[in-house]
Formats: sequence, structure tokens, C-alpha cells
Amino acid sequence: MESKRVKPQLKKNLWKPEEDLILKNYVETHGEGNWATVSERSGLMRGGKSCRLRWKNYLRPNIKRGEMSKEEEDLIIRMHKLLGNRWSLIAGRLPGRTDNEVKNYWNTHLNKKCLLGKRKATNSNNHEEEDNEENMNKKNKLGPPFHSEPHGSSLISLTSTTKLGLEEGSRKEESTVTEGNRMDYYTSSFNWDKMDYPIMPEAAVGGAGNSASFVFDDEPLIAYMDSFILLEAFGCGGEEL
DNA sequence: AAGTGCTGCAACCGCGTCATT
DNA sequence: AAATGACGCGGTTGCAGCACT
Repeated sequence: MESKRVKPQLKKNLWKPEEDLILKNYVETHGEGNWATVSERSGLMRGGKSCRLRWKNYLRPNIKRGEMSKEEEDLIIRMHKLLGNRWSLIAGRLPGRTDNEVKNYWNTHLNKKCLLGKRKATNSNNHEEEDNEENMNKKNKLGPPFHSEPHGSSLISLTSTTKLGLEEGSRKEESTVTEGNRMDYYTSSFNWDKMDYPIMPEAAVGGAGNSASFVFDDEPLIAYMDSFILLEAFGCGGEEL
């Protein structure tokens, strides 16, 4: 009778410097990918996912560590307005930053900041509504922090499934966009990488002709359609609309 | 100095998507 | 067309370090 091959117990919790070194050496020698085999071949008793995460978030070259700059912070806020919790896409606009880092930064710093701004801007009887919105956003995984239909208008809605093609590094990333994911529609109509402005254009974060002011959730829809978004989504500064 | 609570971050988990067979 | 495995993403958890009492 053939005995079942016993899976080795995988290590969890924090990575040690020597483990980092092993993984780094392995990936530099063999290249990225085939994470499932990395643990076997490298001798690391870690799951493929764990190895991939560690490489992607910490060991990869050009990873930027340390405090977020004001520009990065602005960009995260604005991108979050545009995309919602699409951390990998947001991180893709921030060179050297990872989705995990952006996500953590949002949850620990910016989320509070925005909520605070919101609270200041809204009067006290809106609190229940805010909570509901938060819950709604939580439930809708793909949903950006969208609010109830502004002024009863109906926004662009999709009648068919659309593909949004976004390059992330060398990998072609495609997300299915279904009816209701409205901001995906905005982003699906253009290709980030064909855009000819720098990744963090000064203009987009406060340069001439573009507002750098924060936009909080309680602002009307037009706030989402500010010049930055329009520039990105439609290739114009908004003047033509 | 010790205990407690809070915060921030690293890492894990579950699920969806895609490629391959 | 269906099954399977690999990969990527977003949500969540666990823990170390810090502040406060």
C-alpha cells in the first residue's frame, strides 16, 4: 500500500534575515515565478504564497521604504477616490510602493484623516448615514467609496460586461467590469500605460491648472470628476466637457 | 516598574481569475 | 468544456512596540 506523501509543515509568522537571504538569492538566480516550487528547491519551509509576498513586498529591488511623501499621500487619496480599494492599481502608480503598504497606509493614516475631514464637513445628524455608507463600501469589494446617487441623476451604467486592460509590470491584468461598477467604467476607457505624463505628475498633485485639494466623500459627484480624473479617464483637463 | 490599551505593520487567508491540460 | 494548479488581490489577523496610567 502506497503511503500518502506527507506535506512538510510550513513555517509561518515573521521572516528571519537568513530566510530573506535564501529567498533573495534563489529568486535572483532562478527568477520570479513558480512560487510553489520555491520553498522546496530553496529549502525554505514556507508556502509559495508566503515566498511570493515576501519577495514582492520586501525583497524585490527598488522597493521604497519609509515615510510616504506628501505627493504620494495626495496621490493615494485621489486614486482611492477614483478606484476604491484597488490597492494594486493604486500602488502601480506609486513607484517602489507595494499594494500592501498602500493598503496599510490607507487603513492606518488616510482613512482616519478622511473620516475626520468628513466629520468636520458634515453636521452631526448624518452619522448614521456615514456608517451605512461605510458598510456598503465594505460589502462591495470592487466598489469605490461611492455615495448615493447625487441629485437623483443616473450615472453611466453598463449594459454589458466590459474588460479593462491594465498593464502591471509585464503582466497583463484584466478585470471584469459588470454593471454597477461605475468607476471601473471610467478607468476602463483608457490605458494607463499609454498615457504620456509621468507617473506622479506635478500637475496632478498640485501643479498649475489642477487642484490639489483633497476631495472628501461628502462632496457631490463632480468632485470625482475633477481635472485629475478627467485627465486620466478621458484625456482632457475637463475644459472640453 | 508593571499592567493595560492602542497603533501600525507584516503576514496569512479566502476567493477570483487565468493558463494549461 | 471541465478540471486543476498557479497566481494575484483585498480583507483580516496577530503581534511587537509604544504610550499612558
